[in-house]
Amino acid sequence: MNNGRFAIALHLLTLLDQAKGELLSSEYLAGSININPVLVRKELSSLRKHGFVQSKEGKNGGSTLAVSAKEITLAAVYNSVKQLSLLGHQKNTPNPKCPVGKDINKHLNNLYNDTEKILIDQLNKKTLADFSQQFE
Amino acid sequence: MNNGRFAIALHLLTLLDQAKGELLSSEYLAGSININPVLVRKELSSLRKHGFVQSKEGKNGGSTLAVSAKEITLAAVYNSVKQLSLLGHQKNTPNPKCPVGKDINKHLNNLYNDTEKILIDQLNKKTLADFSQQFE
DNA sequence: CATTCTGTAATTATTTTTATTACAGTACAA
DNA sequence: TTGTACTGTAATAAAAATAATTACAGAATG
Repeated sequence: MNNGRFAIALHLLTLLDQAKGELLSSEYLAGSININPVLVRKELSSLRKHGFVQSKEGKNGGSTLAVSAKEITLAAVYNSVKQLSLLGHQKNTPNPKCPVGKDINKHLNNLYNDTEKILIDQLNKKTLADFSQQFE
Repeated sequence: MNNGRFAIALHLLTLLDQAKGELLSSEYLAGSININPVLVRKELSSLRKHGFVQSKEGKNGGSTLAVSAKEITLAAVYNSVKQLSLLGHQKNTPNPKCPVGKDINKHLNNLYNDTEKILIDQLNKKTLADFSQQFE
């Protein structure tokens, strides 16, 4: 992976799970993670699109899990936040005149994909419920 | 992982392997990767400290592999460039007054470590020789 | 002893990430 | 029916991380 979004997403989902259906505001969530509420709302927006979370607008609004924590695998969370490949990223623009440079991105990508597959298999074994349980 | 250093390191090592003992200059290496020679020299410095590479100073100097490509696992390369944990990083300073915030870093770290172990197992199965062979 | 390299520090530029500001829209509740 | 407390989102600014550049001392060669 590449970014702190995974940590934020998992933190959010854990808080929501612990709240057992009670609506939590982005202000409150941001306070626990200690980041800006707008970032929280952005991440919630992504989690919503992935079906993990539902939110209610307006006064007394907030967010809650949309599905049971048992149904959310950590692989699904990983997947929701990832945008780049695992071990690095292709801002690489190697020299196409070099036999190695010419093909390296292809081979790096194969390697990244293979490796990521293994990582996802691993994350598929754990659910949000497993993770959240640790806080009880 | 987190950075493009893995790609740079592997690219360098592949070039050195393909050169079959001939000394390559940082200028030449940088040309293939299409990055700054100083970055190359820094990465070579790290690879040297890890025993993968040796360099010769002065005129007609350059770098070459210090050990056979078969003895360099991709896990060892990964290890040489990693500085942060796999899935994110602890610039997190969650709210210690929140029961989740209080312990999340510990649990995230456990998760990262477990996951990274799997990733390293996977990378241990492949050597630089395997990777480099693809360019022939 | 001039030349061509490495090694490294220091500085600057670029890119990425995060925080902040701003404000429209929604829902509740007095 | 209107003030209040939320969400949603865009735009901007600040901060942090990465990479490039400049500079130069030191090593080996011829």
